[in-house]
Amino acid sequence: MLKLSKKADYGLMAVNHLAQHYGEGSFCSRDIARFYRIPAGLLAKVLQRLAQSGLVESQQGVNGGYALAKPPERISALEVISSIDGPVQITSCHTTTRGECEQTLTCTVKEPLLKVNERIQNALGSLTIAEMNVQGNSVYVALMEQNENKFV
Amino acid sequence: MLKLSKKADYGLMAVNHLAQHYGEGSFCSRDIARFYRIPAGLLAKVLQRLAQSGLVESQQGVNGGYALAKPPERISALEVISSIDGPVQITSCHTTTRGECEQTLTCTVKEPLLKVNERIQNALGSLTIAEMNVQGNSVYVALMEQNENKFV
DNA sequence: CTATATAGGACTAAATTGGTCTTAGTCTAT
DNA sequence: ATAGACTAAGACCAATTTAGTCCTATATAG
Repeated sequence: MLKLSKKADYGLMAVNHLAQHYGEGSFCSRDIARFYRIPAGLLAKVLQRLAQSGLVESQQGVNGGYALAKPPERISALEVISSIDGPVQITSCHTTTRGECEQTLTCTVKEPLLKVNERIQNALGSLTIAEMNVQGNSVYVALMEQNENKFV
Repeated sequence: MLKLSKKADYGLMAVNHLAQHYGEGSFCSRDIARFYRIPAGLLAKVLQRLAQSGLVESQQGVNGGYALAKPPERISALEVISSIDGPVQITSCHTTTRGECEQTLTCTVKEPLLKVNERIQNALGSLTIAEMNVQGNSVYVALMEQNENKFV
């Protein structure tokens, strides 16, 4: 239905958060989850994936947590999404030659949809986390005020 | 996972097919399904939806079937997809004020993602069925030859 | 050594999707 | 007028995917 998974949503929120505090050390998964009211165990999983794909760096142990592995300007929404949900593909059939679906031979929509897919990847790939923060910032500021900066 | 549903895929294939035979009368759901090896009952459903939203016109009774309601140049992939799957929204949270998800207040990604969504809608909205046929035509021609024009 | 953190896999529950079936209604040709 | 070919629509089930939990292991600062 052309929808992002919640994991991807959560991942973007977490990365956004880390971006807002880029250079301020690491933040633990549990706190971030509490702050955004995300199920803690789930966010933990999400952050682990982001760590695996090298977008964030993890530090274990006391006072450990996660931090962005590179500046927010150099991380795209596409990177975050695809490292959590796998590659962005609006069609289930692969580009590779081995056909998987019943319609491999008869599918007249595959080629045109691949072009659409490229455009979508482009839209997501050209949106940096830094840009997301500019746009979503008002929400975050309000949030911090509401929490009286208890967090961090 | 940002994927089109099979229903949407099937719908696009069917509409594509009708576009290739635009002006040649109506084609019944069952034949189209057989041609593309799509489950017949399912395609019937899909075509019914397309009829409801006015993209195709249905004719009941013997020799009935479906035909495009307007020329292929004036139907976009977005129209087909959204009339089958509902509106294209990469985020599950609505634009409307009534909050549905837990993060309504704390969601920092909503606004930026809405912009991405617009771009996606644009990519799909600017792709006409006529254009899809140009691109996917080779597949179709091969298909027809293979079937020795038994169909139609 | 202990408390706090990530790593990662197994597992369950909930939701969505894909697909079938049934009944009803419509139209055409004979 | 009626049989047969077709759409309309909804109930229903099965399969897959997604969301979320839980448990165990490992790392690390103090």
